[in-house]
Amino acid sequence: MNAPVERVDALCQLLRERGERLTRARRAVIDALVASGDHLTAEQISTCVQEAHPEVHRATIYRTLDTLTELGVTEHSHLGHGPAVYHLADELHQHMVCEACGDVTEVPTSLLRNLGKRLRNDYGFVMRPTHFAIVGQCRECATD
Amino acid sequence: MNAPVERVDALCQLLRERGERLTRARRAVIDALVASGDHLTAEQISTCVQEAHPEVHRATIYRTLDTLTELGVTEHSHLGHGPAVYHLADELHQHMVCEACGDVTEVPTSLLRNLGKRLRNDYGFVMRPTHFAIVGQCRECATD
DNA sequence: ATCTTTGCAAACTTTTTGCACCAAT
DNA sequence: ATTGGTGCAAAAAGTTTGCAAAGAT
Repeated sequence: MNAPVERVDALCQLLRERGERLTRARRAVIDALVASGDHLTAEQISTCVQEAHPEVHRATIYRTLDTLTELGVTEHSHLGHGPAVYHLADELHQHMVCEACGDVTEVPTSLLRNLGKRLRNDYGFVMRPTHFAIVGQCRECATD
Repeated sequence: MNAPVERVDALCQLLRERGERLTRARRAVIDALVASGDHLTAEQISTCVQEAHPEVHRATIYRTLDTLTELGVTEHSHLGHGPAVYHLADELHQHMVCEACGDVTEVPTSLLRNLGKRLRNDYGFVMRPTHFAIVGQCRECATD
């Protein structure tokens, strides 16, 4: 549950360079995301942060995530119904969600490259993958 | 705003064959979907239905859409944040949404075929496209 | 000292649920 | 006459907002 300090520091540094204030809440959110190295819901981040700083409010988590997203530090995706999941922006990956068992697999975005090219050629559309998951059924559920 | 009667009748027929009751509310929802021939939010369907039947409640719209989905008559997709959109299940298409201007384009699912094959080969995953939109920027917004 | 950010409470949006009544078969 | 569907009101789930007070620079 401990985040690599230098990674967290680098991101805090980045905040300061952009003229953003570095608060307890913000450091804690960054900490949670770096520590998990994974996708977390706002609620999970909140729980995580409140272990160390019980006074930090859910609303602050959302506002912090907004700020971090504007700075290009975080992104969120939707895996299905329910809450969005947040992760560091450098962990670029597409999610594949089984609608039967809920299992989430990460797939390299390279798989989407051809689709991206076609959409650009045919429609002039610049795809930004990873915002929405790919929905379907995983191997186990599909063969039932 | 008038739906092709035979199309609506066919779907009502289908309900009856499956042992479902045919109510004013259900016929009205089917009517709205067939008439629009497009994707509508639950709220839009509700508004539409209430023009003819003001007593029909939003909750009934949701329950009806659930039933119709179980019967394979309707599906819903997510185009972004905000409400899901519902459409007849036979109108199978992938949505492409511009996150800048909100413009929605429908693209044939054939474009996704290769991706589908690779996911199946590499992961055993059976993709069900169309549940989530593809997000990105349309030609105009991308070239700004 | 200044001006952002926070905590709180309350609103908001979309969807779901419990329950008594109504209506389709 | 049955049973399933409906209307209503209320809650749930996820997220956003207004405001006064606290805190970072």
